[in-house]
Amino acid sequence: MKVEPAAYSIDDLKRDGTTRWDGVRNYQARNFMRDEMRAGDRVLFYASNAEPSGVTGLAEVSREAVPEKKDPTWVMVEIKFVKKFPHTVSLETLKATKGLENMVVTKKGSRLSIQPVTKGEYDIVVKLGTM
DNA sequence: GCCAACGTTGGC
DNA sequence: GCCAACGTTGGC
Repeated sequence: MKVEPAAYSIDDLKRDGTTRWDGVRNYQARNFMRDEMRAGDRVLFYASNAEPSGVTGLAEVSREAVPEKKDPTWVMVEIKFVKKFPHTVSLETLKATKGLENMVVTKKGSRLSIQPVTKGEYDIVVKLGTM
């Protein structure tokens, strides 16, 4: 899940414990939340437009998608804080790491705010973030 | 601040 | 249904 840290950071999530992930206004991203995200799924928390941009920590889906009250076309999930990495796993690092060649976020023009991650990719990023 | 890579909108 | 114009995202 991607967000600009000026809008919401891993520190904000740590402080809040859980947060509602609403406001997504892209159909593909919505469908990922609705169809793919299940309670207990781990989430790579990605800071975009940051210095450096990259994965800053981990979250977990604590509530599956429900329609937004004001605009039921769209859905929100709830995520909870899991951990903040001791250092950001930068996009540069992601791009340079073997095994992440196909990770969506490393692709050019990858703007979706919700992106699928494979188990293999997840494990590699966690290893990078915690070492 | 620039600009590539989209997604959306609306005229036709 | 096509596509130009426009808006947004986000790396750099």
